[in-house]
Amino acid sequence: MPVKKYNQIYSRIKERIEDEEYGCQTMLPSENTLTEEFGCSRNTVRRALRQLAEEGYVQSMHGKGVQVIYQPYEQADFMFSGIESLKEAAERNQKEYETKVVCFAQLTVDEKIARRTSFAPGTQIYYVQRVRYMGGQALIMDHNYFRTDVVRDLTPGIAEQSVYEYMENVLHEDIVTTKRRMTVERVTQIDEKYLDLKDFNCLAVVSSFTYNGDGVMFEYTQSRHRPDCFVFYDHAQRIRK
Amino acid sequence: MPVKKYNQIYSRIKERIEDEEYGCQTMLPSENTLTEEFGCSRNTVRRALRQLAEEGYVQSMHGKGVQVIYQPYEQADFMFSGIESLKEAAERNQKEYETKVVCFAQLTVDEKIARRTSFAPGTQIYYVQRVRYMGGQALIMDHNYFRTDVVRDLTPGIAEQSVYEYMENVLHEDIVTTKRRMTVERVTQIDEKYLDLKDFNCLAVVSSFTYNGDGVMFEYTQSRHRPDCFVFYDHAQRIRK
DNA sequence: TCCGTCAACTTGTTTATACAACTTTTCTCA
DNA sequence: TGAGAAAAGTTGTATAAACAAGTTGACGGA
Repeated sequence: MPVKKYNQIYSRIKERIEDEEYGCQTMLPSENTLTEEFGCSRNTVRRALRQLAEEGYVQSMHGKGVQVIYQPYEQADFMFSGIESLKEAAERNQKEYETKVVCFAQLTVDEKIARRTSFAPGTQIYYVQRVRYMGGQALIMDHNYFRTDVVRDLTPGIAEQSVYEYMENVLHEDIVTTKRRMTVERVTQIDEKYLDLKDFNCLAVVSSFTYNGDGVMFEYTQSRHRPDCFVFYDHAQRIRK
Repeated sequence: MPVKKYNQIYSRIKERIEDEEYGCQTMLPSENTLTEEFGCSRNTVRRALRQLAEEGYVQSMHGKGVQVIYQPYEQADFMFSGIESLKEAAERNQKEYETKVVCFAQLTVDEKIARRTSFAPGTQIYYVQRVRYMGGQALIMDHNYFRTDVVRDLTPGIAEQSVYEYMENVLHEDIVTTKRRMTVERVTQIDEKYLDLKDFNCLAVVSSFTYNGDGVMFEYTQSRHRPDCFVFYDHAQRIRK
């Protein structure tokens, strides 16, 4: 089974919604109808629908049907969704982008770093500071902490390209789960030194903890964005009692 | 079936993880083992595990097992998760809180409001401005737009309590899906007038579009938070190819 | 010793079925 | 006619089973 059936069905329905073949506010065909159309079991259809619901395309209503609630977003400069690297995001938005490594060090986690990163004291890590440019402006400041035993033989050159590509293609490490925390923080002297800040005195800060296929947290990253180039989208379904 | 089995199993396993009976970095018992223990089918166990994975408690690894990746958060002043009202959040964090309505109007959506809220021009709405206090400080400024045909007979008194409780308990309207957009924006004159801003010149802004059980978008809200009282948590699983 | 194969065990996908719970429509009977 | 019951259709929960696909460890042979 090279291609997953529920993924095909998900994509087909998604296209129809985006093309407004299934218009906003209308009902999808019933699960049984879709089951017949796609020649699969109801479970497989339901799995596809579940994914569409999680991504805010539809919402299902017990006893009534599944309703389309999708309306296209006004496109943003920048859009997160799932775990996506800046490079992927920039390519999708067709902007020229560049990364400059301004600090590259190998060090041992002390108490202070441990509190911030939740790495155990004594862990060997690479510490990388990177400035991200899009459209010629310095917009994002990244502070990365990578475990040296997972992200092996990291170099400034790799950090200037994509660390994730290096991990997946060269090291064959899987990136599985990320926990993120979004906050808004005051600018620091380092921010002022490297970023084109205009007169903002705050930044959008995304702190992320990333785990590999072995369940090891191998990365802590703090990504500091100039406010006007930061957007984060999210969907949520209220749990009914 | 009054209580849902997968929910029970989910809760039981979650407790064990939080009590560190299943320690961080260890493997859960296999799905077959859990199936036997809970006397249910494998699918039901898998549904519980899926929920735990979505909430960042575990991650499953094909062929290996399901690993615990939970570590307790340093508790934040404020924590979103799913669709939760400020009142629920405040109660959970045991803070005194208060809401003051500073503007309450009924009006018709014009072109300008339509662009911001994505309500159709001509729609009748309540427009409410509310200031939220926690621990004696004015921290949050809410701009709410409610459709009058869904949130019927809204009053300033209700808005000062909880609009969601009014909707669920009195109007029996279900709140199902919310789409949110998080950004960071400059403070406005209105923010300065009502909020205790310190010297921040930016705010964390959450814009949300909320749908009821009939799939009608009945609310647009812009919630403007002072940076130091805003945190947003999120989990994401990378889709493997 | 080292390497490959195989068996055992894990999670992932798919099908099929049954019944529960909720909504809408239809039908029946007063 | 009208109200209520029944039927039909919808999504939600749960079970069972089979096979695919990835990882681990043990066994055996060169």
